Amino acid sequence: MSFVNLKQLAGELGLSSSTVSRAMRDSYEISTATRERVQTVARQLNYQPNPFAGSLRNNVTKTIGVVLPQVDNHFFSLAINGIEEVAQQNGYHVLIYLTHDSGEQEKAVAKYLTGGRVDGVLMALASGTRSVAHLEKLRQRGLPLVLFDRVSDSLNTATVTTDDYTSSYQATEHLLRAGSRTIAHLQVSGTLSIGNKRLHGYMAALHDHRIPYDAGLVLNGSGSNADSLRKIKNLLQQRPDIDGIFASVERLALSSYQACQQLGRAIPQDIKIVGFSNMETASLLAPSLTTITQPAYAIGKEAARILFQSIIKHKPVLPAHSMVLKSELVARASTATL
Amino acid sequence: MSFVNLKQLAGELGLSSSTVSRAMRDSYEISTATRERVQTVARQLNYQPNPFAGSLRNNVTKTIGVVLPQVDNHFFSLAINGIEEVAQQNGYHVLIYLTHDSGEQEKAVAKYLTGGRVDGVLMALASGTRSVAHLEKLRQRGLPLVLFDRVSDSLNTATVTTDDYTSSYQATEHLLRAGSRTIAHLQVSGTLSIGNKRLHGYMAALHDHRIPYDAGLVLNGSGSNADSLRKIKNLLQQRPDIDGIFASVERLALSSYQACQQLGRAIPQDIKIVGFSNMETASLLAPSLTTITQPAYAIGKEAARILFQSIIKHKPVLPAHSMVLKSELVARASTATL
DNA sequence: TTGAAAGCGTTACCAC
DNA sequence: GTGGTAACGCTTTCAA
Repeated sequence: MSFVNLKQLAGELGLSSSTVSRAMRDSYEISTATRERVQTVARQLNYQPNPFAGSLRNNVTKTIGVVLPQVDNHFFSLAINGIEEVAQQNGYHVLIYLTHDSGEQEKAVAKYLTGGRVDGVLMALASGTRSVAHLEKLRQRGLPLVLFDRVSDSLNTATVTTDDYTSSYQATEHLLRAGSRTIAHLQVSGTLSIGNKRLHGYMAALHDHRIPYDAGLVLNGSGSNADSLRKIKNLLQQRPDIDGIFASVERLALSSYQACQQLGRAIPQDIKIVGFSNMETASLLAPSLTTITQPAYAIGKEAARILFQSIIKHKPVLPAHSMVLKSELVARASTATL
Repeated sequence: MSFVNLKQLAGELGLSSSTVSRAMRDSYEISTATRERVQTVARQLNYQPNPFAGSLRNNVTKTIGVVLPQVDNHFFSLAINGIEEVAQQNGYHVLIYLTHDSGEQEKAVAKYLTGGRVDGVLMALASGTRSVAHLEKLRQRGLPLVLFDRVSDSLNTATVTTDDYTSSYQATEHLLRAGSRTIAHLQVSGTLSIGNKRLHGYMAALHDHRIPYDAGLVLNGSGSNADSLRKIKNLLQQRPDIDGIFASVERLALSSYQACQQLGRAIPQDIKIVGFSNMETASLLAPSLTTITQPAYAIGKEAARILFQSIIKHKPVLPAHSMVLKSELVARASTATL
């Protein structure tokens, strides 16, 4: 077993590097005979082209960067599945970076990425992100960028999101119809647009049902799971009139379950709960959880598809390429009417 | 905002590329004055070294490859968290590849990786993997390789695993003590060592409790979720005497729940269930699931740590570096005695 | 303390 | 149809 480079392979074949290079890439200007001879020997000698030499020469990395807040989360891991699949189809490699929802880490990653390590970037913003200046740099550098799920509107690029406003409106209305009157809203971030849209859907539903908006019912649930649990328990104790919870992310729905369990509140009798979630096992919870399910896998695929169209056609990613996919409300026992 | 390379930066400074290169890398042979001047201007001009030029020159990629069967799975996503953290600490980038449990895809990925794209590889084998010849090539190429969780013993390298035999023994014994007598075992793979160890722990516990081993109670649950569900339902219908299930992976435990739900078998009254799982929400299931929880995050961290020690010290990864971490059995309602 | 030049492995232009 | 050569951006001898 040996490992050779192009030059050695050429030597072995009694050909020049240029010819071998062309033969390996199925160039039309090479005779079928030599092409086959070259490829056979290349296989025998286990020739593998050095990817960095090619990248250096052609300014093409065949790699995309994926920047995510977390991965231990059904939404993001499904999205990665979609992304990876499209990347593999296109012969691309996937670099993954986790920000753990820290704006600082996101900045650091963006800086790496401006170094030219990738041909394009897919990103879901960290909840800790305030400014998007670091992403502007990416774009100035000419790197296509597609944001998904946790997006910013102040960036002149494509986004792939779900109909957050509408589905939040529906979720809230669902609670109202099930009989809830005092509905808490658990946010994941006050700064990301996703947080705002979900909040506004909630507010609009309340308004349409003539229920006054009460800012004291909106909780920012960022931080660790333990933090969230504590905050939710506090809220439920201070506001015993709460009879419904709308959790804007899966994690907070589950923390709500735990809070209710620990405080002895019965779901759905005392409190009804609905949450965004991509758990396959929502139906196996006690009680089964009413969810708004996002098409996470499709989101990943579409975001990747938009990115690759830009990369391959050498055209910028435009806001006009943005997509909005539909989420689905699945009613289960946690919002059952009594 | 401009983007410059080393030569342009040198031109701007009125210095040679060599000097600037040295100054950027804090070489001792550069005067403090010039070093600071260089670094200041570099920051101003937004200089980012081309990573491929460096890799080509130094034969170092500052990148590791992580090859996984799936990522939409609590165990693997927690492991990635651990891996990514250690990689970031060491200033390394992480390329991720999903095999979807296909041996063919794993081979293809291994081939990419032998191309010199990474400095080392972390891997959990696909259940579809039969031979490990493609991994031998990685090692012959001189690439450090650390296997975790789904490992092969026939490869002369380090592995990070949990005490699968012991915890399977405990899980089975737990079911026996809870009163189960006819216990099905749901395997994920008959070929991976993890499958064998878990099977043998199960068999040993049966043996020690003088219960004859019955091969008809062992089910191979590979394939899609729908496949698994169908197989499990079949088994339960053909063998109505089954009063216990030991699922060797999380997915199969959940499919068992669904099977029982659909067949109207009560857990734990009719059938008791224990499964390997890293779900945070095992306690929220109906009924709450008795689990063997693996230290997934720690496994990822340790595997990465072993890999980086090898990369940084330029020493091979040896079987002697292997680690076995402990899993924890958490008894919950799904195995409660009546 | 600094500079010139070779070379990492590949591709693409230009000859032939 | 094939070969020579320059160039991608960087680091590292070797010289000065």
